[in-house]
Amino acid sequence: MARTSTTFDAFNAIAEPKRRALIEAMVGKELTVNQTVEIMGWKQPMVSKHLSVLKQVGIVSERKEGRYRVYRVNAARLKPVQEWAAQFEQYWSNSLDCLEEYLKEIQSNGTNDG
Amino acid sequence: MARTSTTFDAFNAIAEPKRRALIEAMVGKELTVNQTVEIMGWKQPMVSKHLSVLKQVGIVSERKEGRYRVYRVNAARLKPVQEWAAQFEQYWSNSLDCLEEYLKEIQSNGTNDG
DNA sequence: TTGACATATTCCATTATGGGAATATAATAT
DNA sequence: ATATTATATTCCCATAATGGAATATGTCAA
Repeated sequence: MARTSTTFDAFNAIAEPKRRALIEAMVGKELTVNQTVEIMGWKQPMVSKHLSVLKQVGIVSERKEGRYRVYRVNAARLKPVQEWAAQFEQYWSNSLDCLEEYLKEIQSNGTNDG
Repeated sequence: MARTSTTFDAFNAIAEPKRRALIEAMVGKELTVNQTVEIMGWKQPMVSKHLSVLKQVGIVSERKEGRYRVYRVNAARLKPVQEWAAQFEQYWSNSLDCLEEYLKEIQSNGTNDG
């Protein structure tokens, strides 16, 4: 078997750093492909390809406007990602990891404290 | 160029659904490889391989305990993912998308309302 | 109709994944 | 030393993604 397809879900689509950059740059706007090309400084086919992946997982949607295609970010599709990661929030500062860190810290603090 | 490596960052590591399942199952515990094999019902090499990827991006850490290896989730590594997705939270319900949806809804509501 | 512009798609090479099976390494017990 | 247990690594295969270049498609203007 090969790697999960980039178009399988939002998790896979946003794994690519360039696609995250694209999302960040586009969110809240309505942008033409060439406008995006301008903004990102990438080649047009590269922009189109990345947009295509994002479109397939619903992270962007596309509208025809004459000979232009207007893209816009559908941010709601990123909610599952946020929710998935957020479920571990309680462990961010409270984990066994932090116990270790804490113990180390106590030691060095003891040394520096007096 | 090929796809961004799975071990490049947390985003890429968690793109694989099985690795997300692994994280969900392991968080808050200290688990041996074979305990994980039990829990997940996967073959041992598969568990070891996925753990290896997660370890390389710091999502899990490993401790030698005799002939066992104890793994545990370092949830803090998922924080960047949550933060990245959360930055779009303001657009989840307020986007242009929703404007469209809203207009459609008004129309059908008008029809059903009277 | 022809040309210019906007965008998508195809072809290619490189790279690497995930699964399975087999095997290697490490540690313990006898 | 040897067998056993625990875990990691290697080899192979099928799949596919990325970037680049070239090209196809679609739309408007003259």
